[in-house]
Amino acid sequence: MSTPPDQRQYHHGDLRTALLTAADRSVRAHGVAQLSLRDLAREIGVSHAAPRRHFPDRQSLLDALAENGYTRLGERIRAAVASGDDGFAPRLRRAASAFAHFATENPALLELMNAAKHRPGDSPVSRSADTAFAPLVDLIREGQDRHVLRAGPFEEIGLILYATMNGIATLINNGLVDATRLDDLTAAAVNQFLRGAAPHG
Amino acid sequence: MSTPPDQRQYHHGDLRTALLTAADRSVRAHGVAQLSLRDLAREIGVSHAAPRRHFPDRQSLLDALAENGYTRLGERIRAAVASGDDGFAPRLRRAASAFAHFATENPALLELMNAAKHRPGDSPVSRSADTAFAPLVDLIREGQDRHVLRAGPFEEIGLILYATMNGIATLINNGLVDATRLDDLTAAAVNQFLRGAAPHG
DNA sequence: GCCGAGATGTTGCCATTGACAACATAAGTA
DNA sequence: TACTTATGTTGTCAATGGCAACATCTCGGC
Repeated sequence: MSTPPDQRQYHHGDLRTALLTAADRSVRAHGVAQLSLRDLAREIGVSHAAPRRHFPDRQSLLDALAENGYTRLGERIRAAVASGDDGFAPRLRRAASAFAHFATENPALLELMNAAKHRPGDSPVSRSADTAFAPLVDLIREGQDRHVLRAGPFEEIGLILYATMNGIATLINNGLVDATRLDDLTAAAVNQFLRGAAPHG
Repeated sequence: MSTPPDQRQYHHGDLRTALLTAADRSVRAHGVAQLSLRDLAREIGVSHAAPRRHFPDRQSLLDALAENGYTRLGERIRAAVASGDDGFAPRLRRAASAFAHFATENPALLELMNAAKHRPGDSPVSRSADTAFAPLVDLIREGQDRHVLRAGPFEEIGLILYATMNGIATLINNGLVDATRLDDLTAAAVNQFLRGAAPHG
């Protein structure tokens, strides 16, 4: 009844997912530039043109990866923030740390997320990016509500924090800064963010 | 005596420079991914294999561009800092602004500078990167000396500021943030950097 | 002046790639 | 069952990066 185990079926079943999985692994191992659609097809065992049914071109595969990345990043930040009912500062630190580790554990993905040419207005990618921003912005707003942060444009402030963490991860991922400094830099960035570099009044 | 003006000479004269110039323009116009060595060769009017004499492979051309970028960025920051003998804060603002504008005027170059896989230890690229960091770190140290900044690990602090500006530029270059917000975000980032987000005292 | 070596360019070739078109097969549905 | 759509396949093309073999220029030592 059932097809012989090692006989290739005409239809793969879930090629799209298989492609994304294989692409993620390939990109992780060899970098974005090396990713080849034909390679993926070979690895999965389908013809070289099969991926085209799911991703019209190379970039759309990369976009899907990036989108997925933003989603996972958002979840991770959310989880970090929610993983304890302690004070504001510890939660902020956990959020920053979550970002930092996600970004350095997935260097190629971060590159993809940053490089995905986000069209004006809303593409799926930039919408998922907003989803990743959100928990950070929410956290800032909460800090302001609790008067642990000065009042101010929370979206802008969240953006700056996000940018800082993104920048740190970029420096580390490209070897401009030693990876062992990740946690120190993250902690220092959060401190900097909270109390500033100038001496107090 | 002299060669007829429109007769192609066997030797170009300064192919390396011509390649870098053409590559810069191409990358600026069509992005890094689209850059083709053969295209450059055609545009310059040499054979498709000529570039190989100056850049063994595509990546080394890109590395050279990145290196050049770091050099120019460093100069620009240095100039901004030196362009007035006023107080520390204004100079810091000018430095940040210089970075911001350089990075958003040269999006592809920034991508290149960030993506140039910096080898462990010192490649030409990472050495030129250090040269771009230097004026920022010097400025921080000066601020500390003048007690306008709290004492602290100036290299780390400079790195964090650099990361922040880098991150902001990345967000804007990829359309995640509207380009018109550049100056506001830069100013806000510097403020954040100086006085922090938390209420004083 | 000459000549030989190294630098710089050229031609020809190859495997790989992304993209496309035409065709084949499976799956779902009226 | 017959029609329609989704999903794969084969074949082809132009372009690319990289390599090897060959051509030409430049320059320094003699």
